[in-house]
Amino acid sequence: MNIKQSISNDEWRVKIFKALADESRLAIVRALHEHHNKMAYAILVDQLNCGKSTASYHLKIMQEAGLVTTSRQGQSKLVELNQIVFDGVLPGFLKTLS
Amino acid sequence: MNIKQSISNDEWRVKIFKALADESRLAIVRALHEHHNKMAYAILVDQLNCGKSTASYHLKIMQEAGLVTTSRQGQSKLVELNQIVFDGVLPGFLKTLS
DNA sequence: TCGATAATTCGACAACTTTAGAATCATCGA
DNA sequence: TCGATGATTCTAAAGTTGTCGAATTATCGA
Repeated sequence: MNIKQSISNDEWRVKIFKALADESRLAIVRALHEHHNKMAYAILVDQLNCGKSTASYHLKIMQEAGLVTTSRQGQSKLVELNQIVFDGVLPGFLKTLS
Repeated sequence: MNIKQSISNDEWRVKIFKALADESRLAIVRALHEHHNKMAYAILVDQLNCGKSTASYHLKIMQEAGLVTTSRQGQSKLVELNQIVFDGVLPGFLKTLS
């Protein structure tokens, strides 16, 4: 699970900043933050203005940066904001989003 | 001078995150932070591992995001980190860099 | 097992980013 | 004014990103 393994801190920071450098992905962060860090995948995707393959791509980028985690819940999926990562790399950022 | 004028907060955040999503530009932020937010342009560029036109490009990106400002000092230039922007958009981030 | 629903992967393409060298512009000191 | 030094702009190539539709995979309930 540890994204940081085997890449430098700055490589990881670059990955995180790339993941946040897109309006759709910022919308994902904001939506999750407003929903206490957890949302059903389908509901989250519905709020985005893009095709489902695009949404899947965005979630993957964020997952690879360690910003969100996902887990299966029966036939659907749960997406969670990884607040620990935000607090470690961008302390206070989530509060500025509201 | 106000970068925020006429673009949404999220557009501005995207610009800032794009500006930070590059190892050379993170190096610029770190160097400036370690030098009390001010450095001579030429000295800063010497620390980067890239051609001078590339360095100029990177500085321009950061300037357009509002992360640094520059001013002429005779024949050379002074680059300053805009700590107010960091404190507003990414409070606490600079501390995590050290 | 089938069909329905949920989500990912693939292939393609346009748009954008990064990079460097060459040419240019700006400022200073002699 | 000239030459030197410092910094930017231009051009072009190479690489990366975001997007979509179609095909695929996964899971559930009947």
